[in-house]
Amino acid sequence: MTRSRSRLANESWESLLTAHAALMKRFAAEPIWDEVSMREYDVLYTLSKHEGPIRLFELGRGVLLSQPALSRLVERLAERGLVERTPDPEDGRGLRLGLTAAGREAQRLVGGRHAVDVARAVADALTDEEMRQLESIGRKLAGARAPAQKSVPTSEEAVL
Amino acid sequence: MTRSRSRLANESWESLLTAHAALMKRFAAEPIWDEVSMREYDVLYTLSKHEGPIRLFELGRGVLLSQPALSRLVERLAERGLVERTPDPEDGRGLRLGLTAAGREAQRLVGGRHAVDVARAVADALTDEEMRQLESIGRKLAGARAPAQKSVPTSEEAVL
DNA sequence: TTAAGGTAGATGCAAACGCATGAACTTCGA
DNA sequence: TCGAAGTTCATGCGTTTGCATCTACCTTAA
Repeated sequence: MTRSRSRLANESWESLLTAHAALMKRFAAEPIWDEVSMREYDVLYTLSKHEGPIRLFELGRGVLLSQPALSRLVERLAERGLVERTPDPEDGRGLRLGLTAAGREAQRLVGGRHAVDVARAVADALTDEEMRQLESIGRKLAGARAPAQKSVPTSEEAVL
Repeated sequence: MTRSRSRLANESWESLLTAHAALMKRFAAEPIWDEVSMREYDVLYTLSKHEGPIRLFELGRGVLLSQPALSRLVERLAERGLVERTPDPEDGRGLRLGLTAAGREAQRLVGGRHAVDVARAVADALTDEEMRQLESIGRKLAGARAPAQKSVPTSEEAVL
C-alpha cells in the first residue's frame, strides 16, 4: 500500500518543521547572539545579500514578522547605527534600507560564527547529495506561488 | 569548481529557512486560525500525536518557545478548556498535559483544514520522490544530536 | 540521613509582537 | 484631469514573549 500523495506531503512538511525547530533551538543556544539577536541577524543578513538598498516590504517577504513588527525592528537597528533608512526618491511612500559600515561589520562577525555552527550541524547529519537535494527542494517549495489571481510570473524570480 | 562542504551546508540550510518562511506565511494567511492560533495549534497537534499525557518540558522540545512562554500558553489553553493539566504523581515538580475532548475536537477541525493547505502547497511543488527525500532529510537533521562537548572555537574565515 | 546540586515549572517585569487603523503617497479609471 | 482605490510605512494598544529569578521537588554522595 502506498501513502496517499497528500499524506506524504503532510508528513514531509512535518519533517521539515521538526528539523527547523530542532536546529533553530540548537543555534539559538550558541553564545553568539549577544550583540545581535537571531531575528535582528536575519534582517542584517537579508540586507547584506542584496546589492543596493531594499524596500521595507521586500525585506518583509523573507522575514517571518508582521509589517509593524518589522518596521519597528528596523527602527531599532537604525537607532543602534546598524541600518540606514532614507526616503525613496522614486516612491514617496517608501524607504530605502541599507547596512551601515557598522551593520555590515556586525553581520560579518556574527555571520561567520553562525556559519560555523550551521556547517557543523548540517554537514554532520547529511551527505553532499542530501544537501544538494535539500537545497533544490527548498527552492522549489519557496518558489511555489500561492494559487493566485494574476498568473503573470515575475521574470527574475521564475521557478527553476 | 566544487563548493566547499561547509558552504554547501550553509546554502542548503538557507534554502530550508527560505522555504519555511515562505510556506509559514502562506499558511498563516489562510482563514482557519480564528479559534486557535498557529502556535496554539502547534501545541495541540503535538499533544494529539502522543499517546498518553506529556510533560511540559517534553512539549517544549518540539515547540519553538521559551519555557515561560510555553508555560503560559498551556495555561491559557487550559483556561479555555482545550488542555488538561494535572500534577504528575511520579514527579512532584512536573505536570501531565493532555487534550480535553474539546481540545481534541479543535485540533481535528483545524488540523483537517490545515492539512489540505499543506498538501496543496507541498504536493504542487514537489514530486513524490522529492517529498520522500525531504522527509528523510528532515529526520536526519532533527535527529542529529549536538556534540556533547564544545570544541575549541575555529577561525571564522576558514569555514566558508 | 542529610546537605549540595540539579531539574521542572511558575512569576515579575520590560521588551517585542500582532491587529487595527492612520497618514502619506501612488496608481487607475472615467 | 481628478476622485476613488490601492500601496507603503507608522502608530496606538492590548497581548505575548524572553530573561532573570523563585519555589518546589528530585537526585546524588558522603
